Amino acid sequence: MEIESRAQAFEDALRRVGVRITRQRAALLRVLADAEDHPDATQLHQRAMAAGAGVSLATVYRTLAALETQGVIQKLEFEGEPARFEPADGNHHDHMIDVETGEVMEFVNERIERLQAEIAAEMGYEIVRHRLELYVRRRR
Amino acid sequence: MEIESRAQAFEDALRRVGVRITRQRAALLRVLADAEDHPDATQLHQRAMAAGAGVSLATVYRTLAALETQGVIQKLEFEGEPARFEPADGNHHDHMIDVETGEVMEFVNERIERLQAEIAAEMGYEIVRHRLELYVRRRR
DNA sequence: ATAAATGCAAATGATTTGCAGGCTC
DNA sequence: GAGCCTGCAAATCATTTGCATTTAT
Repeated sequence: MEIESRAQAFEDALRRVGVRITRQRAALLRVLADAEDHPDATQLHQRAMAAGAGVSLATVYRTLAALETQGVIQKLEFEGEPARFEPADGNHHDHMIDVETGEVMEFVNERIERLQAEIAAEMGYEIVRHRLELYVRRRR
Repeated sequence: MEIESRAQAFEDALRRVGVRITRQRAALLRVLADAEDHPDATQLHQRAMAAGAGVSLATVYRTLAALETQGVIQKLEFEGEPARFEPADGNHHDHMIDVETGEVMEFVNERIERLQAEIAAEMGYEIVRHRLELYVRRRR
């Protein structure tokens, strides 16, 4: 009741705000809940299709937009590639991208978070959201 | 000999690596050198045109690509907008974007820079480049 | 002279949208 | 049953590219 419940939780969250759960949306939610990586719209489409669900790419995009609005998923826009998506598991984190392999890793650093807030405050602003990406290479 | 020399410095840097300075490139370099903000390709095109230089948008893009390759300018890809460009003045900095006005501000924080390097190192990587953007709102 | 740069228009790639018919609540 | 959803194809938007022509060096 781990993986299973994640897709379920997504459905519940959506139903709560009046979003209809169609066959294609249910399929996408399952694919998203199962994703260990950070897939883009096309990959999600392919996975849903591979899972036997008939979905159009247009619907994938429309559903992803709705899910993001509802805060169920997070859209990631890395440099020079199509947008990727990840389930929003509540706890914020930043990303590290291996420029050689394309692998995406997650990390959190409280000190950096704090420093960011301080910098903004010093200039008279408050942070709405931020984006921190480290493009890295494995050390020899 | 301040503003004037910046565009000049750009030209010299390009000539040095064998890039030809055409009428349209000279115009773009001038527009870039004078930019106080962070304009996108279309804006740069308009400014060059307004300055009396006939340039096609295609050439603007091609020139910007060349300038970026030569390290003369820096390309900025903020969320959901066309890429912007800024002259590369050597010293690295990050960006803060006022989500209300769209204004872009620059800042540097040594501690954050250091922390980033540490995080990468801890995971066995070295930073190739990074991107830190604070989307902020003015405090009341 | 010659290789590089330009302009135009057509191509690309990701994402969005209008509309007619379907399906969930 | 009513209205949100879907699929499809066409439209958008930013950016890139092929090709014939110009131009800097």
